Amino acid sequence: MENVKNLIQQRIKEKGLRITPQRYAVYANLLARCDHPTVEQILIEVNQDLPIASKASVYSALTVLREVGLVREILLDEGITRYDGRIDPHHHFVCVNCGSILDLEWDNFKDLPLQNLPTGIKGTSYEITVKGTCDQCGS
Amino acid sequence: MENVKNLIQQRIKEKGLRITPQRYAVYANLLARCDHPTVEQILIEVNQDLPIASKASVYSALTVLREVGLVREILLDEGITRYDGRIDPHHHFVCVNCGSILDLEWDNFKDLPLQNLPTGIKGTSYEITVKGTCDQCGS
DNA sequence: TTCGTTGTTGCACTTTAGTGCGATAGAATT
DNA sequence: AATTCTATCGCACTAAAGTGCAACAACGAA
Repeated sequence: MENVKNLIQQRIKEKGLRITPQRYAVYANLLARCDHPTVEQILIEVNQDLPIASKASVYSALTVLREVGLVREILLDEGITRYDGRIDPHHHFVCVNCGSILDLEWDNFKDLPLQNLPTGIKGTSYEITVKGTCDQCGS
Repeated sequence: MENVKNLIQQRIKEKGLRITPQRYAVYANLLARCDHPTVEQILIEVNQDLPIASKASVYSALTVLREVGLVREILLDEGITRYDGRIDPHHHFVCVNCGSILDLEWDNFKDLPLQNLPTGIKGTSYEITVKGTCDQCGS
C-alpha cells in the first residue's frame, strides 16, 4: 500500500514533475482502474471523498502526465478523449452491448506482418480494437 | 461514367431512400475519394463548383446514409467524426508525420485468433490501425 | 523556515460539432 | 400534371470539451 504510493510519487518525480496532490490523485486513479475513463469521470472520482482537484487541474494534470509519457490518450468512441494509465503496448476490447472497455494483452495479437503493406508505406506500430460481447452481456 | 451515376442512384434507391442531389453528391464524393473526410471537408468539396448542399443537409444525408449502411463512421483522431464510403471490412493506416489516412486491405491482416481472448469475452470483429510513415514522408 | 517558482482554482469564455425549426422546394407515385 | 410526402434551407441555437486568466496556494530546494 505504502510502496504503491511511493512508486507513483517516484514515477512522477522521475519525469521532472512536481508532485502535487492533484497530479498524484489523477495518476493514482488512472492506475487503479482497468477501464479507460474520460476527463469527466476522473474529475468526479477524484473528488468523490473530498474535493481535491478542479476541472482545470485535472485537465492540466492529464496534459502534463501525457507529455512526459506516463499516461496516454486512447480513442474508442465518438468525440470523447479517454485516458489510459497503461503505456505498454496492448490492445482493446469494446463490448458492443454495454460499451465497457477492457485491455487485451499484447501477446494475444503479436507479430502482425507489417511488411506486407503497400509500397512506400512503413508500418511501425499497430493497435487492434476487438468488438464483441463481454462477460456480463455474453449470450 | 454514366453507369457509375446509375450505380450510385441504384444503391440509394435500393435502401428505400429518395434520391436527392444532396444525397447523391455526398455519397458520390465519399465514393470518389480514398481518404476519410470530416463533415466539414465534405461540405466544402460538395459545394466547390456550385452551392448544392447546406450544412444541415450534409449532416442529414450522412446520417441517413449511415443508417442504411451505405457509409460508416470511422474514428481516427480526436473528437472528429470521419466518414468512409467503404463498408466492406478493411483496416486503416495513419501516417504519424502528415496525418494522411489510407485503407489497408482486409487480407493484409486476416484470421486473427479471436479465440484466445479472456474467459467470457466473445470477439466478433476487429479493426486494426497501423501507424507509420507514408510514401511522401518515408525516411 | 524561508523563498522563489510553479501549480491550482474558479469561472467565464472560446470553440466547434451538431441540432431544431418553420417555410420552401423538390422527388416520386398516380 | 397534380398531389403528397419528404428533404432542404438558413440560421440561430444547444451542448460540451477545453482554455485563459489573475489571484492565491503550496512544493521543494537551500
